[in-house]
Amino acid sequence: MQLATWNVNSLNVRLPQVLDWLATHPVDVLALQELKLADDKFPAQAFTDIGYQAQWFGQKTYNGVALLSKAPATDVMKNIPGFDDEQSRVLCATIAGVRVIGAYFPNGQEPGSDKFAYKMRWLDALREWVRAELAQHPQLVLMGDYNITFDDLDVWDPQGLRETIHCTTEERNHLQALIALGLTDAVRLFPQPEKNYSWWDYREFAFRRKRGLRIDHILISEALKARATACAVDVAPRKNERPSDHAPVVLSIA
DNA sequence: ATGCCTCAGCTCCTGAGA
Repeated sequence: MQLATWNVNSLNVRLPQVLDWLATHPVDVLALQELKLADDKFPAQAFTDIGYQAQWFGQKTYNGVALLSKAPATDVMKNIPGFDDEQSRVLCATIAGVRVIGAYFPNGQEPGSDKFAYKMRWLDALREWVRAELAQHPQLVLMGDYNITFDDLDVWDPQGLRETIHCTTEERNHLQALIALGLTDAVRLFPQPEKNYSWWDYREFAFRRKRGLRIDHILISEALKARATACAVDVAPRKNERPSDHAPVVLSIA
């Protein structure tokens, strides 16, 4: 079984690339972030036509998440229960016996800003909800665009970007609090290439110059860790014409 | 401090992303 996550930065623009990628990488589950389209604009038929069911939670202009799957999705939940939020960021479902949470974490803009405070509140709420989900569902994966780096290994210029957004101690502490629930960073379970990033700025030829961040993650429970056989970033779609600024991350489990 | 790039929209500029 394979599960993947991909921030597509507008599903409207990227739909052909998502369909192409699924044709060559027929994963069982694909979590999408930053759809940037309203629910009534979601291209459900395009996915049905290639054998995928879709759950979606859209929003006009910003945010928006989806779960594509070959098997049916049950017990679907949208956003974090009890956390009042106008932004569409979380979609959760049970698929083929795995509790799958796809999430688009807030960007946070800049430490000290209102958006950073929202990011911290959102992370608090997410952690407590995931704790409860984990208690009910031992086979759990939390994947998506976290907008947080784990450490210097995830950053092309650790000194220059020290304590800037995605790299602050406060954000990283939140990420470690998720790990402390019993989750594991699946990518780090396996050998990886140098400069293993999942996002590169569109500007200044950042991708070609290998100036990126690893901010898209797949965290897995102990039960799934025991089944994991591979996990890696697929940088190929970042080389497409009109690419997303993010690349997919793919997890394989036995 | 800002551009550098990309996308959506009350679209020819602005806000947001990261």
